[in-house]
Amino acid sequence: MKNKEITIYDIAKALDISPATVSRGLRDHPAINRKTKKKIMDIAKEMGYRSNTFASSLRLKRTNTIGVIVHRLDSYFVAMVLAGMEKVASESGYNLIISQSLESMAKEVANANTMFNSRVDGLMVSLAYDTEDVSHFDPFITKGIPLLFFDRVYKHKNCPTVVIDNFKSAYEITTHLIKQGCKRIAHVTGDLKRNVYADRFEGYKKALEDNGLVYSDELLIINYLNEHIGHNVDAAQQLLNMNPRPDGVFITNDAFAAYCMRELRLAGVAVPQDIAVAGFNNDPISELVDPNLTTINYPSYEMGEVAAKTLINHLKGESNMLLTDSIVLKSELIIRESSLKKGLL
Amino acid sequence: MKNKEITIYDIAKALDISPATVSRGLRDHPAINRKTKKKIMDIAKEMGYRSNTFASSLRLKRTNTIGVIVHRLDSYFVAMVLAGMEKVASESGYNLIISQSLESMAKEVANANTMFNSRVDGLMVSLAYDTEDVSHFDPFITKGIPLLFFDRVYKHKNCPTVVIDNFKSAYEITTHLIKQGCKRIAHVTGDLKRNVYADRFEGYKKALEDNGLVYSDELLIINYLNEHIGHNVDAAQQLLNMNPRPDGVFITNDAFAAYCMRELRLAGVAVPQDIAVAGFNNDPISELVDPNLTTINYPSYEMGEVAAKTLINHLKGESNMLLTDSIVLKSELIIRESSLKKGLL
DNA sequence: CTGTTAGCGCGTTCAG
DNA sequence: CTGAACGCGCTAACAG
Repeated sequence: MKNKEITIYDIAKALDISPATVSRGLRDHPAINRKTKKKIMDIAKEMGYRSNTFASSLRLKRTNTIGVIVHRLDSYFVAMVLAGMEKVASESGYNLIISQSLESMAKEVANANTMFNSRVDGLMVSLAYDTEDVSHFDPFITKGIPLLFFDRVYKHKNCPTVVIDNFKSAYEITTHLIKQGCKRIAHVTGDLKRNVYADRFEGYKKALEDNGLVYSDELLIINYLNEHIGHNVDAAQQLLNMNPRPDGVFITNDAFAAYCMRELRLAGVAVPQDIAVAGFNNDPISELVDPNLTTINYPSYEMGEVAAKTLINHLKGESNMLLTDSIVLKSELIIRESSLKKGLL
Repeated sequence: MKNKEITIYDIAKALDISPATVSRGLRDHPAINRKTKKKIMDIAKEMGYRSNTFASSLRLKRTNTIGVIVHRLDSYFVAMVLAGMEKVASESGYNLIISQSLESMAKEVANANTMFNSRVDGLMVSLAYDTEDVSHFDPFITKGIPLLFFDRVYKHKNCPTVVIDNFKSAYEITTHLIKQGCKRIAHVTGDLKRNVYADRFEGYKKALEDNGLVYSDELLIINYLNEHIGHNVDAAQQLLNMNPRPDGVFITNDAFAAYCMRELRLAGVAVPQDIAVAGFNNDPISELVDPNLTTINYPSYEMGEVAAKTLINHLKGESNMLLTDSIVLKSELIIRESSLKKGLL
């Protein structure tokens, strides 16, 4: 039934040459006669030969596979990053093994182990919501397997990171809210253990400070920012319960912000008149809700491309030097209706 | 620097037993003494042993890896399906190799070949937009590698499929529009080569027919349905140009429908009063736009789970019989404001 | 330009 | 219950 897998030996026998020659011919080795090569290629196709990756991997001690660990697959941002990575990886002949931590450190640890055992040639990671330490990645460092963090990064020794300037972005968007006349701006964000949220929080506070506004902890709402579970209702409720009620809010996730806007509206609050709203990511949803959401354009697809390129360059030995580099991609403020208390520009 | 990879031989030497025993011990073989097993496990951990997947794969002729080919990663629907697949796969000890066809048959063929050469144990596919024939999957059939189609399927011999009842869903949502008083309902959908679009088209037509409405080709708009490129403007324009203008439209993608609604509004058309709109998928966006979008709930996460379970069961030999089965998941109409010409229920 | 040889690490007969 | 020996398919010396 399942016809036998054919090997270089079968080809060698058929052509009455040595397996080594076949191996070389198949891999387009320069030191092989054109004609021999052609013969090998032809008969290989004819016989339905396919190279055996394991045998090759076993020999070469590499897999041409890159691992990716993300927090969730069902997020626009993540999907875009992966799309970028997949493009670059496949262009360079690498496969991607993707797994999701589901925002849990325990699962992230398990994923890391699986990746390690799968002997990926390199690993790209965006940390889970609650990851406390990153010792589960130590085996990679120890074994010299390139490890790269993106988005939710950790300054691990010898690990490149790909990020945006979260501080600056938050500073800009908060400043924008202030210029629109907001005096009391709340901040809805994720766990401050994650750089992305911590940096944005700092940028937000700095903007307040630079503009003579006072920050107090009651303005801060920490939330899972997961649009699929209904935390959004909680967050919106917290906003509404603040006393005095804020006149602006900076929410570090567009989809979540969109849900919050809906709750606010249901509670009779006008956006942006009563509360101006700003999001983060430039998720397509930001353009589709009414009012359109002011946000930060996060170059997610590009981040995937850059991360993959960086890792692959390193794998190919084309750049051993940029190991500890931090690559910062350009993000930018996008002003839309949800924050325009003063009307259109 | 990179400390040497340790093997069963190293463990064997350290314990002064044979590699065979170590191999068995590690795999919890019944015919090995408890104590020996324990010793092996302990020292393996201590020495930082990790099993070599290739050597094992080379020997066993399987990879514990499942391939997935999707049209795009950057789609809510796809992300949800993958999330479901990843969960099931990782629970069963399988890795997922994911690649995207970017809606191009050429890329899909390349992806299929890569998967084939990577020797995935099974493959799950949702076809690209323009795939004409599926002969690029023949090698899998020939070699007896389980192949499964989901969503955008093809009735290939011996391939299970996982789908929803697209005909019925379309019939229901169209009927709903008609009940709301729509007399002239347009249909925006994808390439009719794909079952999902063809079936929905048929369901739509049947609903018209059953309710005494006439279908004509000018009501049909074929579009890539890709929200990231701007085809939406074209589609909306075509809707507006129809003469007489339709009073309802069934668009087979929520995100795309949301974009179209925006264009319609910009053109001064009221939804649902002038044109009632219905989408498809129950993308979160459908709840966030104003008016909320009437849609069909597509159990995407569940589809991922079911597809992966089906394939894995088959791989484990627990069910050779369901090969040609077609699994139909339950979808359901969700009525929201965008179609309620008659006001709230 | 081509062939010979050897070994990557594991699992599995077959013998004890 | 354990060990010896072989081979999965490929590639990299080393020789010619």
